[in-house]
Amino acid sequence: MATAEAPGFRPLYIQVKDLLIKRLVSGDWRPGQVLPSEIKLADEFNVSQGTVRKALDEMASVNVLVRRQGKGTYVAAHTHHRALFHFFHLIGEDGSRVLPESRVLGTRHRGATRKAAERLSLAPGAPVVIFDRVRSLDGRPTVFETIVVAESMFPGLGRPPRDMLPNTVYEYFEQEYGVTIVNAVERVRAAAAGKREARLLDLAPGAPLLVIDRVAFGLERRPVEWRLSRCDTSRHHYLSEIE
Amino acid sequence: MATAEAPGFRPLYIQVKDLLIKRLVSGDWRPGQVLPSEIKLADEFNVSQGTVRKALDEMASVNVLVRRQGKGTYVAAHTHHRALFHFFHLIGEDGSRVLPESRVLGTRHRGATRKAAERLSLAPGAPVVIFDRVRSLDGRPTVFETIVVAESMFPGLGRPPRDMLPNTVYEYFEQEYGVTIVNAVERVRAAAAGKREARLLDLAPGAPLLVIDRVAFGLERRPVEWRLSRCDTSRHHYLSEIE
DNA sequence: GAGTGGTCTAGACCACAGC
DNA sequence: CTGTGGTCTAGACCACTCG
Repeated sequence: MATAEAPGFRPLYIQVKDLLIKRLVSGDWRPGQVLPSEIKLADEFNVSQGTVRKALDEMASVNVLVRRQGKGTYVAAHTHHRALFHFFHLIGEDGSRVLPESRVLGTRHRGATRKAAERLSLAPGAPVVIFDRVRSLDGRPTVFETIVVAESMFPGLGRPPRDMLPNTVYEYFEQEYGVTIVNAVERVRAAAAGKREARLLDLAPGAPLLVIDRVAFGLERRPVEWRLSRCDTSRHHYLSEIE
Repeated sequence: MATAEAPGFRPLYIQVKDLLIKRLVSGDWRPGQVLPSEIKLADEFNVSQGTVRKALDEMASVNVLVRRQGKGTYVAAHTHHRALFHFFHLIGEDGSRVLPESRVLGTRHRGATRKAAERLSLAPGAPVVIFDRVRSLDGRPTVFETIVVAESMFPGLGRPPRDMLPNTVYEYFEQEYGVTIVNAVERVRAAAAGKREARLLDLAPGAPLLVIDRVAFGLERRPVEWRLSRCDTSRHHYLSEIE
């Protein structure tokens, strides 16, 4: 290490970070596991502890790692808590957060539509797996959700014995396929409920729905999942914190 | 400095940060101005440069300061760019970001409703200033917005010669009143357009609208503004980035 | 007590902006 | 050339966790 190049100038701690991410992606360390201590990593990479620290801090700041004083640095794992506080933004009027129950309506294997291909950076027609499900809050159907992923990234998904989808999808992706979701972009709009949506969500056709179009990205910043959520926001709202 | 207490244990750099924020709030340094260099601040506070650096970095990470290598550390100022990229989330289908033109419909001075009081942490009935305006994107009316602030925080606002509201409100708050908005919480939902909304936005009554209920906070983390935006999202969408 | 991350220091050198 | 922030190092000490 300790080599600086002419053109780019990549700081050491960035290089260390890249190496660490490579090892995460390769599965050297699994979610929930503890990394070697700062000192050991510094020795291994032949840099100072402070440099390793800066790399680890950056990764912790984007929730890829979790640091615990006195214990160690852990690979962040998708838990119910994380699903609830980072990736599920529908909350009650009183501010309560509850993960909805999910009921899968059906699973299809198709070629990617033009839109799906665009969202997932695939070739049109590339094989994808599609799930439809209804999620209920307080026992009432509240979200009608369509989830699309590339079959190439999740072989066997949606076929026995993997034909069911658990409630917390990202946890499942991580544990079964080693695919970790780290961030997402959501496009939100209001639309009138169609017949199917109205029936599934127990609403009148034409009722206003909040439509969330989400693309979720993995550790390497490539799109992994496309999700369309149509939400009845008469008893909940979508929370967005800006700073 | 350099004193540590028994109960709390406040790291030095946090104490430095608190002092810096105090001086920002008091108006010692105005938005857009340069702070003293790290070395000078370190001398002043009798701490090392690294400690000042950590305090400054934290403030930069929440957009209170802006650091420019080779130049200095600046107090973040609300600019059109910041309004556009941090506080305005309606973007076109192609991803284009445009700040809408605004037309103020009216200004009222009232006592805070129960809801306004709750949002702004005021006593019910406390004097507030209310603006209604319509914002247009691409020449089409797209957002009907109601803005509520406490009169005590903005004396004279909405009365001559300050009876008009510029397009970029936070810039105005900052320059005219020294009140800096640093973060906000938005509650988003879908609702059907009422008669007035439909008329103002050139829609059919009952058309689905995106309703954004925003509370914006100042440097001291106290609520400053409550804003209700009803948006026609047929040609735009609300963008939310999660990580 | 041993080991971990967290804070603080002091100093060297690098990249960048501007005179 | 000077001054700024950015990187990197080495070492000391503190707070926390656990056996």
